[in-house]
Amino acid sequence: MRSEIRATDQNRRSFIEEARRAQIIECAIETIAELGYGQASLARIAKRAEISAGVISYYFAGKDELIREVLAHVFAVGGDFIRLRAEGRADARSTLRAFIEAGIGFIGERPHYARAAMNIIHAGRAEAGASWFDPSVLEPRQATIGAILAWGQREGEFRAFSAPVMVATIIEALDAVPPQLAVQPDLDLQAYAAELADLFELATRRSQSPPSRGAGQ
Amino acid sequence: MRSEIRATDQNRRSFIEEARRAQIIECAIETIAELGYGQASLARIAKRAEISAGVISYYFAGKDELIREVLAHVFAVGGDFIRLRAEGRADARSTLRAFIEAGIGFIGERPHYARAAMNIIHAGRAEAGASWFDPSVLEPRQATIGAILAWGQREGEFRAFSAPVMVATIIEALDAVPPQLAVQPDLDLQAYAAELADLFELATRRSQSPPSRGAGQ
Amino acid sequence: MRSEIRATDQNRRSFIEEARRAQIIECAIETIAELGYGQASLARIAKRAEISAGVISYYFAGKDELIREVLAHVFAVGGDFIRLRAEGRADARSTLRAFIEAGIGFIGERPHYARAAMNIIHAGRAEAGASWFDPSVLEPRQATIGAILAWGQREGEFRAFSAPVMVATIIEALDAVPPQLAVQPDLDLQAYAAELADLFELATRRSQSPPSRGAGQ
Amino acid sequence: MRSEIRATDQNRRSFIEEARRAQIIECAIETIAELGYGQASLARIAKRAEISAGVISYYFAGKDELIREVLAHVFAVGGDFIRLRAEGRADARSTLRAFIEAGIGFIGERPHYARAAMNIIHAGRAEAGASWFDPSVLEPRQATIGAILAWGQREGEFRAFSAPVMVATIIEALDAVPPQLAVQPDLDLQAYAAELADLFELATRRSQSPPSRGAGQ
DNA sequence: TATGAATGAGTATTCATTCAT
DNA sequence: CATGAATGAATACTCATTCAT
Repeated sequence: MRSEIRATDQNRRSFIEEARRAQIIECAIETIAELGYGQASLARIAKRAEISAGVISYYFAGKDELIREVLAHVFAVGGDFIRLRAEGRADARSTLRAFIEAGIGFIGERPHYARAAMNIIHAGRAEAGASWFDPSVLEPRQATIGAILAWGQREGEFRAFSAPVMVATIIEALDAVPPQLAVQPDLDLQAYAAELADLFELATRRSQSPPSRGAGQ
Repeated sequence: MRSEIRATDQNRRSFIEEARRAQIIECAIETIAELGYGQASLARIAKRAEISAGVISYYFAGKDELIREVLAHVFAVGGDFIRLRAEGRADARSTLRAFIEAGIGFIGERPHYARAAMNIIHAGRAEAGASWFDPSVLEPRQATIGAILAWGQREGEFRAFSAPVMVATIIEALDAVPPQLAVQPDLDLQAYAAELADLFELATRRSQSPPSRGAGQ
Repeated sequence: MRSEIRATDQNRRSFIEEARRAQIIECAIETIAELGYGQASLARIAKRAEISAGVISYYFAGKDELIREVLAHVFAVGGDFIRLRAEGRADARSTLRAFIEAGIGFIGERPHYARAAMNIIHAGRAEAGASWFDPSVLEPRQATIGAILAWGQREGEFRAFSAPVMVATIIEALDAVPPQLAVQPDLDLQAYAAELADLFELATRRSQSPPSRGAGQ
Repeated sequence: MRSEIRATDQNRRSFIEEARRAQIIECAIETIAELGYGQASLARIAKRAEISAGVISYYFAGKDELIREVLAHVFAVGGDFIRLRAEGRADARSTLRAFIEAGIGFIGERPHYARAAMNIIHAGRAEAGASWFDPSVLEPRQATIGAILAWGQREGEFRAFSAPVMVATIIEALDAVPPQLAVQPDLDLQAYAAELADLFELATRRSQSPPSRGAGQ
C-alpha cells in the first residue's frame, strides 16, 4: 500500500488519501515553520495532525518524500498566488515590480509556507554537491523571473546584465524576508516590497550612464 | 569553556590544545560544508579529523560551543579578508564595490568556509524564534555595510533608500553564491562579483530619474 | 508523562501500555535491587525485560519518571500491605508493634521491592541538597508513624519523646533490614520483627523510671 | 609504579606519596559529600584537588581502591573520635550513651565525612549479593557496639535482646542523621543525641516489666 | 612524579521506519 | 485505514583509564 506500490495503480489516489496527504503536508509546514527543519520529526508532525506517526509512513514513502511534497506544495501555491498578481502586465518593468511585490505579498499572506520552504531549502543535506531535494521544484520560479528579465532586455527596457546573477539575487532578496519577519513580526512588508521593487528597477533599467566597473580608488 | 571540569584558571591554552581546537574547527567546517549542518554530527566530524568522538567533547564544552567557534572563526577570517581589500577607499561607491568583490573573493578563496557559515546561520534561523548561536557574530558585517551606505547617503553619492532593506539584500546576494558554487564549481566568480557590484551600484546611486513606484500596469 | 509527544489527551492508558509499564517497573526494581541504583542503566533494565532500550523511553518520559514510578509503586504496594495488617487496633502500642511487624513482613514478602526502594532513596539523598525524586512519596510513611506516636502520647500510653527522632529511627530500623537480608538470605525475619517491636515498645512506653540523661560516668 | 607494583616493594610508601594519597582522599570525601557518589567522577575529584585526573589513577589502582580507602579513612578517624569519648566508662549503660553521643558528635564535627561514608555504603554496587567494598571496614564499629551490649547483658544492666538486631538498629539510627543534617543544617544535634541515647537506654535496660510480645490487638 | 591528551565503552534519549492488530 | 508498539541506529555527552611526554 506504500505509495511506491500505488504508483503502479495508475497513480490514482482516492479522495480520502488525497485529503490525508494534504493534511499531513499542512501540518508538516506548520511544524517546520515553527520548530525548524531539524526539530520537525515525524512524531511531532503527526502529533500536530493528531494522528499516529505511522500514518505518515503509510502515505509517504519516507520523510524525504514528505519534505519534497511540502516544498512542491508551497511552490505550487506560491506560484499561483504570484502569477495571479504579476501576469498580464504591459511591460517587463512593471511585471518585475509586480512579481517582487507579489512575492513578498505571499510571504505576508502565508508566512508559515514561506518560512518552511526556506528552512527546507537551506537545511541542505547534500550527498555529493547536488541538493537532495528535487531541484526542479525551484526551476519554475527561476524560469519566471528569467523570462521577465529576457523580455525586458529584448524590448530594451532593461540594460545588459547577467540574467542568472540577477535572477539569483532577486530570489535571494525575497528569501531573506521570512527570517526577518520571524524575528520582527511587525515588519512593514508593503514598504519592504516597495523598497525592493525600487532597488531592482534601478538595477535592471537601461540607465543613462553605465556603472563604474572598477574605476574609483 | 570546554568541559566544565577542565576550564583552567588562566584560560591560557597550550599550543597543542590550540592546534587541536583549530583542527577540529577546520574539520567541522568541512563536514558542515559538505553534508550540511543537520548531518554534521560530532561523530562525523571526529571521523574526518581521524580522532575519537570524545576528543571533541574534551576540547569543547559541547556542540554548541564548537559551532559558535566555527562561526566566529569563519567570520573572523572572512572579515580580515574583506577589510584588507575594502578599507581605505575614497568614496562610498567604490568601497561598496570593493566590499562586494571582496566578499565574493572570499567565497572563492574559502568556499568551505562560506558554505559552512551559511549552513549554520540558516539552520539556526529555524529554531524557535531566537537563534541559538550568538547573533552578535553577524553584526559586524551588517554594521560595516550599514556604515558604507550611511556614508554614501550622507555624502550624497547614494540615493535615499531604506538602509536595512539594502543591507539585507546585499548580504543575501552574497550568501546566495556558495550554494551556486557548490552546484556549479566552475562558476566565474569574478564576473559574478562584477555583476553584483554593478547591480548594487545602480541600485544605490543617486539616480537621474526616480523609480516608477507603482506606475505602470 | 511519557514522551512529550505521545501524551494522550485523556491520559487514559491502554491495557497493553499499562502492562508494559508494569513490566518495565518490575524489571527496574529487580535490576536496582540486584545491581544498585548506580548500575541500573536503562540498557540493563531493558535487557532484563528482553526489550529494546528505546521501549523504556517510549513508555516513560525519562529515567527520572521511571524511577519515580518505581518508588511510587513500591510504596503503594508496601503501604497497602502494611495498612491491611496494622489498622484497626485498639491502642497505639499494639498498632506500633503491628506496624513494625508488617513492615518487616513486607520486606520478607517482597525483598526486591524493599531493597530497590532503599537504594533509590539513599542514592537520591546524595544529590545536591534536595532530592531529585518526589519526596512526597515518603511522607505517608512518616505521617503514619507520626500519627501512631501522637496517638500514644495523647492517650498516655507513650512517654514524652521527640516524635521526629523516633519516627526517623523507626523508619531507619526497618530500612536496615533489606541489606542484611541480601547478605544473609536465611535471616529469621519473624524473630527480627519481634525484637524490633520489643525494642520500640520499651523505647516508647511510659516508663516507671526515667532514663539517666547524662548521669553515670 | 601503580600501587599494585608498589605492593611488592614492601608496601613502604614515600612521604610525598602518602601526602598525595591523603589529599586525594580528602577531596574525594568532600566531592562525594557534596555531589553524591554518583556524580563524584575522578575528574571532579581531581579538579577539587587541583591536580590532573591521571594522578588519581597513578596513586590508586582504580576508583574502587580510592573509594575503599575513603571509607577506611572515615571509619578510622571516626573510630578514634568515638573511642576517645566513649572508652573508660564504669558501666555499659553510660558507655552506650557516650557511644551514641560521640557518634552524633562526630557527625556534627565532620559532616562531610559522615555524609560521604553513608553515600558510599548505600551506593551499593553488589555483583552478587555481597557488597562490593571490603565489609571488614564496617566490622569494628559493629564489634564495638556488640561488645558494649554483651558487657551490659553479662553484668545484668541490660535485658535479654538479640544483640545483632540491636547493633544494626543503633548503627542505622546514627546513619540516619547525616541526611537529615544535610536537609536541615540547623538541626540540634545535641538534643538529637540525647533523644537517641534515651531511646536506646530504655530499649536496652533491664526493665521492670517485659514488653507485650504479641498481646494486645 | 605529574600532566593532559586520547580512547573506547557507556549514558539517556530521539528518530524514521516497520508491522501486527 | 489507522493505530501504536517496537526496533535499531544515531544523537551528544561522560567516564575511568592509559600513556607519551
